[in-house]
Amino acid sequence: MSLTANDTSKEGLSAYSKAKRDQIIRGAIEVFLQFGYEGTSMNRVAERAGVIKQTIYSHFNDKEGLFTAIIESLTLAHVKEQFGGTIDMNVPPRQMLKTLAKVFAGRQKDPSYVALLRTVIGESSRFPELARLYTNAVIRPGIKLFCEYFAVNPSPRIKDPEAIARIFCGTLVNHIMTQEVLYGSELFPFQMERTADTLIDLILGSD
Amino acid sequence: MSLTANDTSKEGLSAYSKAKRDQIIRGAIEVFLQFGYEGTSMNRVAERAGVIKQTIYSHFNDKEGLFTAIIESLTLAHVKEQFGGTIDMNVPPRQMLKTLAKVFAGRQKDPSYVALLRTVIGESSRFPELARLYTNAVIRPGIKLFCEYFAVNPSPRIKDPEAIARIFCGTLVNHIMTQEVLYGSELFPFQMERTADTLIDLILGSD
DNA sequence: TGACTTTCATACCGAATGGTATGATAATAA
DNA sequence: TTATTATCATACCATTCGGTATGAAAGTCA
Repeated sequence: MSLTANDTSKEGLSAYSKAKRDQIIRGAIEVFLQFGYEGTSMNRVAERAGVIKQTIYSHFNDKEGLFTAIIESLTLAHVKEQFGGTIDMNVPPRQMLKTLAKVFAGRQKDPSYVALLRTVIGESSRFPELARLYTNAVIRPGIKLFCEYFAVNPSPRIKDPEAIARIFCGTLVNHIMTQEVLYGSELFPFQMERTADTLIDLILGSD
Repeated sequence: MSLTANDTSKEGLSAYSKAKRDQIIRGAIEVFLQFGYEGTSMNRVAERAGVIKQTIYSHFNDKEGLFTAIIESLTLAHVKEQFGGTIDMNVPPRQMLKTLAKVFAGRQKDPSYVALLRTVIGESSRFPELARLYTNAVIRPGIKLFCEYFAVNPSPRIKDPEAIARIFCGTLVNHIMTQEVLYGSELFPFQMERTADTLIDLILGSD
């Protein structure tokens, strides 16, 4: 399932060994998401994880393998969380979009999601495969599900559901980007709810 | 005008010296935008610029100073370009939004703009001042100008101009991000024009 | 021309990098 | 218990890092 065989097989490890492995991963997540790939040293990962450097290299091939495994795992975990039955086909459009907006609002307040987004973008040139994974595993199914909902629940203003999906999700993701990554919440604050309400009225009408 | 005094004064330099300085900047732009701050070595900058390392250090204090100067200059250059009389208050709304959408479409095809965006986001944690500069110098005036236009040219669906501005610009910036940075144009292509047309119809009505 | 400044080439510095070797200690499994 | 495996501590490796020193060559300007 992984893009590359960067880690030793996860099967057949003792609980002791598996705990160490999780320890490494937890530490590596913190450090990589904070300092980026090149800004992170393996010594620091070991220190943060409370583990000796050799232990890391007995679980992962090299720095790239560790970083890749971390970002892949965070991305795929994010996918699962994203589809916790968020979109219910039997719910009316306005309620559905409001619920979806709340999902984005929740992401905005999740520092690890924000850091993942920033990291995938920041490393997209050095690690194109991770960016492609994000697109295929997060963006593509998100847009698709949105379209499927409006295929079942049409609405007069929605003539091009995929374009609408991109407008809806794009606006809210960009809101997270400008507010949480580019310090908008400090310099130029704006409530996501206000953007979302306007957006929903545009899409469904303000009746 | 600069945030920090990272470079020696630009005044009173001979043309010979100024040419070397531009040479450094051009090389540094290429390397920093491709490899990021930590991924860039001063040796590589010198090599790419066709200059010896000492020459760099006679024009800039240190690596941070060079990087900061580069990103500041690119950001401010982008601001000037952005306001090349793009928004004309006397033009009708649909035409104005179409023109604005074309500006974003032009940015999408400008690799140095895309790289700047990616870099500012990717380094936002290490260089928060650069991210704040981008927000204050690019995002804030963009939103403001948009609002001023619709204060002069009201439209029935535009009850909250600032929210509309964020939806319009946010959608198109996110389009650039997903298509050009996250490899959407390769994996999941979608024409910006299609998004923009749908967006404009939502905002102004499709009559 | 000559006085001066800048860039050149090259070599160097201490510190940090990713990654490895060794041998002792501790956890697991028989 | 014993045999094995994994983690420990520590030291080490070659390379690269940001940054500096020196002195020769080349540009500028009077």
